[in-house]
Order: sequence, then structure tokens, then C-alpha cells
Amino acid sequence: MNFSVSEENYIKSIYHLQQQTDTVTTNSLANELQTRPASVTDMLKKLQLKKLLEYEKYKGFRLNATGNKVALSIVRRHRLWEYFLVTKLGFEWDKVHVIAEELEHVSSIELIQKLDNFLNYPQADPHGDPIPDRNGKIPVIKQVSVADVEEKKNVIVSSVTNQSKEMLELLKHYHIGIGTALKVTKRFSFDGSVEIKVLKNAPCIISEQVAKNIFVHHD
Amino acid sequence: MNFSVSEENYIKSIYHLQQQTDTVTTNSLANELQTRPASVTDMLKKLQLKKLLEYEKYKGFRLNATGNKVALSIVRRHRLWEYFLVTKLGFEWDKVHVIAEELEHVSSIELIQKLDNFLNYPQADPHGDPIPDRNGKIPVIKQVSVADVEEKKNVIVSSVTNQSKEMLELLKHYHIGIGTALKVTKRFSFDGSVEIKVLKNAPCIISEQVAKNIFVHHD
DNA sequence: TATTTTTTTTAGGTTTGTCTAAATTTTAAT
DNA sequence: ATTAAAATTTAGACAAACCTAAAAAAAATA
Repeated sequence: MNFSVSEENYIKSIYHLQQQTDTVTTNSLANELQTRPASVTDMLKKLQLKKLLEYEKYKGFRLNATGNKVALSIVRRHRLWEYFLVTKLGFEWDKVHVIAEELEHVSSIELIQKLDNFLNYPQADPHGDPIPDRNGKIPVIKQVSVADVEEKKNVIVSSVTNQSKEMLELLKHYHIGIGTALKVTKRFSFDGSVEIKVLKNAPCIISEQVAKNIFVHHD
Repeated sequence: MNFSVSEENYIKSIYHLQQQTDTVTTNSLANELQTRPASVTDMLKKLQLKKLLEYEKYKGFRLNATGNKVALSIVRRHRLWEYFLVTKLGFEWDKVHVIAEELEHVSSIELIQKLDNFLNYPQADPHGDPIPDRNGKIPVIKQVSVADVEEKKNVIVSSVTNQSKEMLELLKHYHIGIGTALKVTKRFSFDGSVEIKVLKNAPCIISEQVAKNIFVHHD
């Protein structure tokens, strides 16, 4: 089956909203897509007709198995492109989302297969979000926030929850990015701040707030 | 200025038709785009309104300076993506056109700038067609067909006019691709066939028909 | 429970890009 | 120079994806 850019955007947004709430409401989807509830209803009927949705008037809706599969393939494309943009083209994290939003709609299956191979089958995008494989399987990456990680253990940064410009600025200053190896050298229980050591750099202290947003996995 | 996918396709097709004939006709454009003459007329009005065209009813049309600039930026995007698909993702020449047709409409200027840099500012796409630079300047690549090249000179394959599957098959068999270094060892005036030597391979003979389609430039 | 508020859907309209069929202009042929 | 043929444009329709305003249903509140 082939879908329009608009249909794909709806499917993707429903998928994302479903991660938080089981069934999705018209208003929340309209809000997510920056459109009007009436437009959402129109599209819902269309997606239901194409058998991607479970939808009952006034009762909310959710993707069925087929819809979910389609969503995962869009997410896969999006995240692979994001990874490409950062690791190959040298974009900053905070710039890639918008561009990947366009690239994700290029539909060639072979393209994505070859891109995946070229990138060496990455497990997560530059924000640390997992990349579904060609079958829609999402790799489970065991990760802990820096606020909870064991002392003295070597860990690798795998994702950052807060993707604001401010956070990016801070991480750049500390030379921290996805894939950075670091070690928690000390934890201060007074304010929850943490001393970390990024390879070859002098140790530095980050606040609890920051530590909670940085996730790592074991080496 | 920002253009729709449809507008971009019209602009690009007009540009290509202009390479052969000075002014373009409604029918030829309809044929190129696999659409109806009436649809072409509709779009012409729109492009004229956007000041990209010189167009007089019933008299044919052509891109003006602005239109040309837009066309060149689309051609640039298309050819850079083709180059990427072949050299980085390992696609065959004959598969990339369709995919590049989609990728070319992703509009981020920064994306194309960084892609160009990543690819190391290639001068020509995998078919040997020149890639306009960011200012729309097309590199002039002095090239001669193998049928006309001097004997014993070392030359490099720069483009292949015929891009059919059959031609690709033949070239693959002879280990010839864009960038391949070769030497014309002998020319037979009887039938115009040419003996060439591809580095390290045994010399081989290609027909005049093939020789005429392979273009080379001096080392 | 009755009423108000919020959410969702329907009805009808707009824009973009397409189409067919008919009208018009240009080109070719007698 | 007429007439026939071909090319082009206009007129009017249609589908996709959006919109506003009004109606209907569900949820919240008195």
C-alpha cells in the first residue's frame, strides 16, 4: 500500500500519541498536527476505510496492527535520516528533525535498506530514540539516567530526554553527545548533583536536573 | 520563494526541453510530464503569474532568468542525490533516477550545502551530467566521445549518453564506469570499432555505436 | 437529574492540481 | 486562399486536504 504525505503524517502522529495514552482523541491529534478537529475527523474516516484504524464515532481511535506496522516504517525512515544528517552531514541535533520530516516520506524500500546498511545498522537516532528494524522490531536498549547510574562504572551516553536548544548548548560545552563515554566519579546527596568525567577532559559537575535528562547504557 | 512539488516538476521539465529547443510547446511538455495539454496550460498561467516564465498564448514559452535559476537548483539537488545514491549507497545507475526524483523536492538549502560538502563537491552525476554549483554555475567538462579520442592517450570516462539497461549491462561486463581510466589502443576504420584498454584488464574491442555513447575527458 | 460546557462530527465551501469536452487559434494541405 | 488538421486554450468538473460554522453527542457541574 502507498500513502500520501498527509496520511503518513497522521499515522505517525497517532502512533506517537499512543505511546502516552492508549486511545487517541480528535482534539489531541488536531493539536499535534497543528490542524482543525474537523480535518482530523475527515482523515480518520479515510484511514478507517483503508483499514489502518480502530475508530468509533465520538469514542476515540487507535491504530490496528496494520496501521502500527506502517507507523513503524515511517518512524524507521525518520530516525535513519536523522542519524544520517548528524553523523554523515554534520548537522546539529536540533536542526535535523524538520529535514527528516521531509525525507521520511521518500518511499523507496530499497533506499531505506541501503541507507541502513550504509549507516551500519544504527540502533538509535541522535536523540537516542530506538530505530525500528526492517520488520518493525524496536531494539530494547537498557538505559539508566546519569542520576541513577552506579559510581565508577564506564557508561556510554545513549539518549537525552530534553532536546531544547539550551540543553544542546550545555552538552556541547561539556563535550557530551550520543556515544560519549563517561564515568560518574562522585554523587553529591546534598543537591543530587553529580561529578562526571568525560574521557580525557577534566572532571566536571552537572546538576541533578541535567543528570536526570541524560541516559546512558553500560559499555 | 517556495514551490510545490508539482511546480518544481514543471520547471525542471521545461528546463530540460529548453536544452534541445529554444521555446517549448504545450504538447511536448504534456508528453514529458505524462499529463494533459490542458493541465499544462493551467500551470503555465500560474508560473507566469509567479514571474518564472515568458509565455504568450499559443506562442510557446520559456523560463526567464528567475525560472532558470530555480530550475538549476532543482537539477543540482537531483544530481547530487544521484551521486550520493550510487557512490555512497551502492545503487546501480539505472535505479537512481526515480528515487532522486523524490529526494530533489526536499527543499532545505543547508541540507544540499552539507550534502555537497560530504560528497566532496562532485562535478558530475553518475551519468556524467554536470552538477551546477550553489550559484547555478555549470562546470564545463571538456569531453570527447571514445569514437573521436586520440590514440594512445590516457583518458577518463566522464559520461555515458545512453542510459538503458542494455548499455549498463555491457559497461559492467567491460568494467567501465564513470571515472574509469582507459586508453584507445587502436581504431579500425573499416567499421569504426575501437580497441580500448581498461587498466589491468586485457584490451577489448567495442563497436562504433558503443564508442559514440561513451564520453571521456583528458587526464 | 437537569443544565452547561466541551468535544466531536456534519454540512458546505476553498484551493491545488488534475481531468474531459468544447471552442479557438495556428499550421498544413489541397 | 480555402479548407482540413493539429495544437492550444477555455469552461466546467472532480478528488484531496484543508477550512468555518452549526449541529450532535459526551462529559462535567450545579
